[in-house]
Amino acid sequence: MSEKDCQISSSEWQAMRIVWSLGEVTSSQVVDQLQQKYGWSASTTKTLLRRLVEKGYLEVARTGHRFSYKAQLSEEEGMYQNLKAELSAMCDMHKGAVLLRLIDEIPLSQEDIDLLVAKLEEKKQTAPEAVPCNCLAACHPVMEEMTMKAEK
Amino acid sequence: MSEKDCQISSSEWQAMRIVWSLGEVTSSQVVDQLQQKYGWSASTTKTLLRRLVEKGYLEVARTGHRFSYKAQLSEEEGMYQNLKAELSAMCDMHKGAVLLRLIDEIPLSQEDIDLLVAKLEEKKQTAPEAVPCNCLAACHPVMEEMTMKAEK
DNA sequence: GTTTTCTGTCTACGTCTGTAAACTTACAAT
DNA sequence: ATTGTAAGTTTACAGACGTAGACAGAAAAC
Repeated sequence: MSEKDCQISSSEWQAMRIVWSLGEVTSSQVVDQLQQKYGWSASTTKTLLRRLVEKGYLEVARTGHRFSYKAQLSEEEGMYQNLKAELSAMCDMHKGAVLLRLIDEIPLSQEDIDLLVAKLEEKKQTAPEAVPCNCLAACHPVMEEMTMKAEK
Repeated sequence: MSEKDCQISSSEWQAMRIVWSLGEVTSSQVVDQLQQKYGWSASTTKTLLRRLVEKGYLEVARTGHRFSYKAQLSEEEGMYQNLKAELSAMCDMHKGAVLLRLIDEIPLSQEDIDLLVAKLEEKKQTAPEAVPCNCLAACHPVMEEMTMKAEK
């Protein structure tokens, strides 16, 4: 599944959250937070930061021999990309039902809800009766095969 | 991040989709589909099926020396669990905005939309003005520290 | 009955991830 | 100037994953 599109792993994600929340951080701030939240050792956090820099998600700025880290991708964009990729590997047909269940889990503000409803109303104009399953291989090769077999 | 909650990996997920779509399948059906969709070798697919059985997501039934595989988890449930886990590692504050963008990507039927709107209207009754960020460690230990420092 | 063909099992191997100890410098405190 | 300490660098290692070749036994074809 060529997972090598250089994604942020789940541990790394937690480090990113600290950076996103604090803006520009020193490693010790991240170390402290992850220590508190998950009990991770300083070494572990430093590895995460290093890998994130390697992957290009963090940028370091030297101040003397100390570093400060800054995110190269916004949190919202990261979340969006991540979930979009996840969703794109799933069956279209069930997405609606799943989303309906997920809504219960997601905390939303009044404004979020208004915007969502508006977008849904708009989307309804062009929405299909039903969404078909897209799990099986495309029909083209199969059709050729069938044609060939029929010709025999 | 103890990723060991025995999740379905992304390659394995594609195998599951075939099983979910076809109901009860033989390995060759899955092999064929994944061969067509992704060009994976028979070996690869067999490994995926084996690992899914080990993880308990598939059940095998012997018919002679041939197997048939059946999913032990519904597709919708799988999708739900998966996305829920993904979301739970993310910042609450941005979920609304991200969802708004994702809606564009998700194909929805008329009925899906009606149900979503209804649920959102209902959810609006108790929705907060704003959703706070939950990325940083809880305040308790920090507060103690601050108190101690203040006392010095 | 022998050969071909499925189908399932075993083994493999490089990469990514989670997790961290050990080592080395540079700055701070005395 | 010396020593303690914080910060960065190296090395490590086991388990999961993507990917697949090789092999063995059973069924089908001839």
